[in-house]
Amino acid sequence: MTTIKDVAKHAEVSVATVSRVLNNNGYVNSATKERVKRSIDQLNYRPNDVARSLFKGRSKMIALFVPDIMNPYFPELARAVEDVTNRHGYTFVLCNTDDEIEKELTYLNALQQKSIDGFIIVSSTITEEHIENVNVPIIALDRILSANLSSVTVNNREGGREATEYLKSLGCLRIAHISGPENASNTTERMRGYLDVVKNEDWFLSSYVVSGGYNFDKAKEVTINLLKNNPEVDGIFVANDLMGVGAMKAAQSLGIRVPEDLSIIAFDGITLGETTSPSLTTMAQPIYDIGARAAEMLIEQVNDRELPRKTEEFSVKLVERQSTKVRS
Amino acid sequence: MTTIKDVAKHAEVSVATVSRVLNNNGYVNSATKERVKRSIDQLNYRPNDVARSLFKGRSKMIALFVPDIMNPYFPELARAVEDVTNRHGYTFVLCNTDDEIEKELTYLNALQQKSIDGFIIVSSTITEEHIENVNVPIIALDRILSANLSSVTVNNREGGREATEYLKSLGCLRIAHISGPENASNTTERMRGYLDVVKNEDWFLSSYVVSGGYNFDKAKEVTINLLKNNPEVDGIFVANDLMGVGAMKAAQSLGIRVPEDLSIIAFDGITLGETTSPSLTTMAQPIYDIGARAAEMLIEQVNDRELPRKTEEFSVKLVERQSTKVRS
DNA sequence: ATGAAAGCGCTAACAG
DNA sequence: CTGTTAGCGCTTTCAT
Repeated sequence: MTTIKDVAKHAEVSVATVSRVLNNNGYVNSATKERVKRSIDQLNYRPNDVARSLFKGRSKMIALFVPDIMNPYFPELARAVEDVTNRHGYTFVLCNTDDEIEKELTYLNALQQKSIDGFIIVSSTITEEHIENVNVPIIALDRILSANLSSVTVNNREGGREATEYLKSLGCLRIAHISGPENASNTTERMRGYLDVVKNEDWFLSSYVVSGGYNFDKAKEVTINLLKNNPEVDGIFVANDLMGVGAMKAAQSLGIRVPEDLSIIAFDGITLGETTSPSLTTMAQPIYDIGARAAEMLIEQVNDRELPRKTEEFSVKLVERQSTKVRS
Repeated sequence: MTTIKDVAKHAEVSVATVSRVLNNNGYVNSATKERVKRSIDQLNYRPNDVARSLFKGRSKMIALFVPDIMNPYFPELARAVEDVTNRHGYTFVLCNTDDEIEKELTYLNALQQKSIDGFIIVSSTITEEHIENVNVPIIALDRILSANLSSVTVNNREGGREATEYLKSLGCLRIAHISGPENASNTTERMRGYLDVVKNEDWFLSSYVVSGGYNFDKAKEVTINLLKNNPEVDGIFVANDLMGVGAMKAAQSLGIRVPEDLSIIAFDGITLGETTSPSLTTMAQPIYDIGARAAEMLIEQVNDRELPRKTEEFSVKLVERQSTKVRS
């Protein structure tokens, strides 16, 4: 490996001068600057980032915590975060946490030992006390972790309301809800939105709300039970697309036609919903945008640690596809 | 940040001694060792990995290059690699290359400046000369880059043969193939397997092979053309599942029933193929296993730089689902 | 068994 | 405008 010393020797200057032209700061005669640049080229010198990091106490790395990258909601988020961080010269570290607090804490520690510059976190388990001794910026993404932490989310409750209203507008008379895990802020908000709309309907039964755990197979299973026990249900608002597809499979396995007998609307707007038959009507999040925004926000906070905490909420948008249909 | 110096002071020893207990090497009196450990605990000391990396010239980081994590084949691979690297104390860096050589070279450089320990690379564009001055181990994954580079792949040609034979065994009389990009070794092998089986059939036409570019929309489009121009086709072997789902969509849009009129078999075995209706018959790769194996192999080579290059090939397995059916 | 000190490669005062 | 030097926090000879 060629070092700054080699360059200095080759250009017959001091390492300080080389460092100055490298970082383009401080005064340096344009002639010597050229000479140094030539030496850098000739020696094909690349500064050692580890040495820089040691000095600066920052590594130009950013980490994204997701429960599981295999869940199809997260790749787009990850892609967005990587694009932005990369564009700003940061290295992107991906951590699968399985929503286990031990893994999360382990990552938090390990990465701080590497002088990581900040975290973007999707989590249902981390709370304030877990991060009180984290001394780099954190952005909560998709789910809110704590009131005084910056966050980027969508209007889940409003979206839940709109989805449910949409089913009503289609003429659905019995609308059920497949919810996600209890401890995730996003899914509880979606359920609230659903309840806002149906809780005063005379037909509403608490058994119309069942938990699918953000999981394809689980959702399929609970949907089968739901539809068996409540054959009158003609509309389902499912808390995310992955479960929505599971719900469609469930209906099909029961010989219930979607959308003729049953309308299904879900939430997220992942590509998966476009590939199924029928394709899935959904409340689409601007997934890429919220990931990108979280990354930008984090980088802003990394560059100015005094920045106030900020919380941004994006809007979801109804995307009508084939799994919903006007009742006749 | 508390440093090794603080611990040394607190335990009334030298930093060298603290370092010894930290790394569990060299002689150190068990009494003082205990004292040091207590100090470490009390001060809640965590060694600075950047300083370690600077000294060692290694960072305990491993990078995975994928074309695009949003392609549903890659999350499982990424998950596998992350699991293994994490288990061995490595930090996992994810890079989306879009199969663009400039991005790949930029990443290669940037990460070496960070003293990265090794690369796992899925690429169709990198060749030998691009990596000749990379001085850390590289494992090619999914696609072969160069003969003298370690690699982990599947038996693509054999798999292509089996898929095509399977369609024949079902009674398909005109079998087409949707292939991937020309420059990727995996997809050309799959096509070879297909050709092995059909090239001597008297019905075989070169127009039965069309390229879908490993892309959902493109595959859908070319399949529509294929089926319009060649309505006699009653079986398609598609080079991957993503395109396979596109092909199913295409058939449906044309009113061609799958599997009654047309059997479709694809390749990869990603979860997506289970969620569609009909679900997709496929030659399933052990995706997680090859990712995990590549990571293990890389770590072996990181730990012993003299290890010989190794190339491992896993087997694909026919998974019969609903998109194929015996001709009647 | 322990400590002193050099050095990993770089940056940023401080001098001149 | 340029050079000298002191670290950043750690590991590892080399003494003792």
